[in-house]
Amino acid sequence: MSSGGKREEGLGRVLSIRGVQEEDPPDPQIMRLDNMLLAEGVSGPEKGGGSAAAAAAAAAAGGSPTDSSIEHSDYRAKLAQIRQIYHSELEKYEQACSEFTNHVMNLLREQSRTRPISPKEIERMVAIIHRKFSSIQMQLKQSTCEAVMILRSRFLDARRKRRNFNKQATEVLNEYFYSHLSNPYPSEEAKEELAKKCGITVSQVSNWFGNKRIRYKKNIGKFQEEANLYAVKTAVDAANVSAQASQANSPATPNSGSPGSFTLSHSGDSYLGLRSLNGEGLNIAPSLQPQVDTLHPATHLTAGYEELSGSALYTPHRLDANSWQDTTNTSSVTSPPGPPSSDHSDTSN
DNA sequence: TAGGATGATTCATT
DNA sequence: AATGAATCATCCTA
Repeated sequence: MSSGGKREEGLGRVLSIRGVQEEDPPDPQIMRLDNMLLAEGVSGPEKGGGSAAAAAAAAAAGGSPTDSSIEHSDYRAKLAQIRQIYHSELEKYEQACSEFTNHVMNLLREQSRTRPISPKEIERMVAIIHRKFSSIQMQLKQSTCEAVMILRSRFLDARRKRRNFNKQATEVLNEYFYSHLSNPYPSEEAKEELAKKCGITVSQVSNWFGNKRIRYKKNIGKFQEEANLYAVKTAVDAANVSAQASQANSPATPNSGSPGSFTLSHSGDSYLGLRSLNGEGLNIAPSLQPQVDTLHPATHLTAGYEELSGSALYTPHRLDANSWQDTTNTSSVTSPPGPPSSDHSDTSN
């Protein structure tokens, strides 16, 4: 009913606008848009290849192809949305176009009863209609492109924005850091492994270690607690591992994983276990035993545990002990960490 | 809301 | 190219 009127109005408008752009069937602009949509995975093959294309596009946008795709899911979801809208709109336009063409044809047919209408005229009419609809399509494509661009820029912005790593990730990183305190320079392999474990990129791992080293060095005192914590953790893990390895049948290993509130008592236990494990000499509990040069214990510990924990995956590169932090004075802490004399930690010989 | 924590970026150095 | 150091920008918590 009313649709008919609307359509006719539409025709009038469309016809009247004609002349703004002359006919250029190949149309460089529309080709450009098509290419872009294709490249973005919007107009390409359906779902299957879409994600791949999107991922490729995202990777390209990110610059380095090694970027993780952990947060791409969001981007992909939005892109899929755009794509869906695009397709449904496109379909609508196509349908409308053919409907309208039919409509016009019918009108012309009707008119042909009262006046002669040459086939050429019909052809021209159809061509005009198609051109108009294709210009509408171009608008659709253009706005879709814009939407993709906006999405992408927002996506990039979001990437630029800082978001804290999740707890588990920082735990993994810290574990590595403190268990390699004598040489906290993960190899490329180790970085990749860490990245995978943490769900972050390799460069994020590098950033993290860069920041960590510098900040640790700047204020060792502040990190003491943390260091001890992770030392203990590593120790516990190691103990568990060896326990499992050596005596594979003690079902009484209840408390390994829970970082609950009472870690202290647990850790106390594990100290003992460790002690017996390691023979002795492990002078843990700096946190329990107030101070003095609590600086070294951490290094000591971790260095000692390093072999204990024997983290198969990570192999230290440099063996030159604690050289990484003595370039400048590690001041700002109560007690200067000076004496390299007795503790040479590392022991990775 | 201030100040610390933290991830990212930039620039110099090796 | 990897790292250190400084700095920026944002997040988070008291």
